[in-house]
Amino acid sequence: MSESKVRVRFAPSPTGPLHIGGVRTALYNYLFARNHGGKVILRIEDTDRNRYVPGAEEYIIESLAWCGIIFDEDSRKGGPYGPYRQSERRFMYRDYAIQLVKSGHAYYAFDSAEELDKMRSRLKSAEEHLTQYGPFTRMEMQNSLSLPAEEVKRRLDAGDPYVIRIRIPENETVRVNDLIRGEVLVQSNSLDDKVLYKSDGWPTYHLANIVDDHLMEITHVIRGEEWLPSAPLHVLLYRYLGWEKEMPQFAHLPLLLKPEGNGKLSKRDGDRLGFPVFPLQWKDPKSGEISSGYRESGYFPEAFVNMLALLGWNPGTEQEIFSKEELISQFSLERVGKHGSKFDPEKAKWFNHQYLTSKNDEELAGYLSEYLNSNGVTSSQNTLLKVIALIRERANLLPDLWNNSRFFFIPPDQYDEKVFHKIWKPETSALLKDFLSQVANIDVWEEDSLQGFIHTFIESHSAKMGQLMNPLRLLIVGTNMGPGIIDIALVIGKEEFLRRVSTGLEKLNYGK
RNA sequence: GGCCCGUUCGUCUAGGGGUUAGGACGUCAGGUUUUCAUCCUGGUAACAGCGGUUCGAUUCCGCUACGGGCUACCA
Repeated sequence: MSESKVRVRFAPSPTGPLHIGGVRTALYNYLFARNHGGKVILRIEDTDRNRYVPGAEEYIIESLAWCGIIFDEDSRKGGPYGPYRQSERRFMYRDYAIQLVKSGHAYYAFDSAEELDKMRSRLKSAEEHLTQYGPFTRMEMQNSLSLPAEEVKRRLDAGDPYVIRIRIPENETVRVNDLIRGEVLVQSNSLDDKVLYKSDGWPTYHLANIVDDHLMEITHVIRGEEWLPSAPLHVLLYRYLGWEKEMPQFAHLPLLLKPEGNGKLSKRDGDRLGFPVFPLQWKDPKSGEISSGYRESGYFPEAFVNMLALLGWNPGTEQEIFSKEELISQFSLERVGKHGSKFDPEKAKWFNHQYLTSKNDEELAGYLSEYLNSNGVTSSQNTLLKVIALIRERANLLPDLWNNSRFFFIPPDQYDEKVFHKIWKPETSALLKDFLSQVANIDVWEEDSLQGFIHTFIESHSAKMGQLMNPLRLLIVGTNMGPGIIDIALVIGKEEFLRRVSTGLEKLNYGK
């Protein structure tokens, strides 16, 4: 198999939004394929119609597109191996299940849900090790192995509901060769006779997945570690279907874990811990509940992807910031770790800060103007650029651009109480009144003149810089944060500056 | 419970039979600043435990502990 024929697939189930673990799996598939000059396929595995969520497929495609993960073949654009939605391939699977029955590697089973429950609870209470429907229990159940042939035929003809189960062999060692974990050996006796074909006429994941991967000529199956336990079953299926020579190589990725506590990252963790778990905002169609997304929180897709790429993979150098091209050229499965990673929201912010500060002022001004528009504020491009230059270094996420600059455009409507009590001394009001009357006389509103004036003023009042500047900031900004006061004064202009000082003095005096 | 996978600073990780066990995030301290950030400098902090193999193990092997996954007519 030459490298140029690499074909990988990302095969999500449209049961809800994709969380960052799924995005990472898709990303690694994408990077692997591009690195090898191969193809990435998106296949929608919608064989469980009970769990189908409207809008989920669109969400998945849109999310991955936002991340820059473009598929060569998918359910929208099609391709030579389509269709790419299993619901549209539904008619294809049954024949393979029947083929397995005929070759003796699968069988019909008629047990009801109640009977299955009974068997499992009986085996559990009997302290049996094997509580599964498998080599040691199947003869006690209702199936084409345990029942007389005429009875089986009668039930089938009568239209009794049935499933098709794989017939797991006894006393065999099944070998799975995993690109990340090496050789994994499993005793067949610990496997169970998984259902391949459901009584509703749909295949299960196991059957559909193997059939499609084979038909679509997938060369590498890169998926989450939760699939490792069923990989031996899949190996057996390839063998029994006669496809073992073309069987894809497996790579089971370690899982993303919760930032705190135990367990794998789940959909509920995000908003509980104050960070998004989804790439895009998601509104649950049933409950109407909204979950936040990275895009809406103000992350750049490149930063998000960079962060995700490094969560479980590293190139072995100390480089941390990667363009997409660098990720593609440097990615390899060999350098994917074996253990799960806890997701760190703080580091995610740091990544975004790196990307944000690498943008030029014009681009950032563009983002800021969007916030201005949605807040009904207008400003000149010139002013926008000046503001950006002053605040760019202090922003992590896009909304910080606005949150750290709104006082340039809107006067404070309240003054931080804590800051007031901390910096406002008995003599402050008098000092500022004096300052206000003198600063009004400045003709040239420029850096040098303001600087000079303030120094002279400070000296003549034998005050310290902070005694003047901190209260001044409170009046101009409303709190104790932001760029230099002179910088702000120059941007908002003399008139606005004087207005804020005087109204501030009034409000604070009458308020106290 | 059973089966499978894993375990280096709080977190993401590099490394690998003999290293001052490296980097990043966080955190702490100092510097810069009129403030808050940014930024700069420095510090803190790890080989899960026990046995083996070996002149020597954090690195190889085994066991234990711990963590994770799976154990559906879900994927």
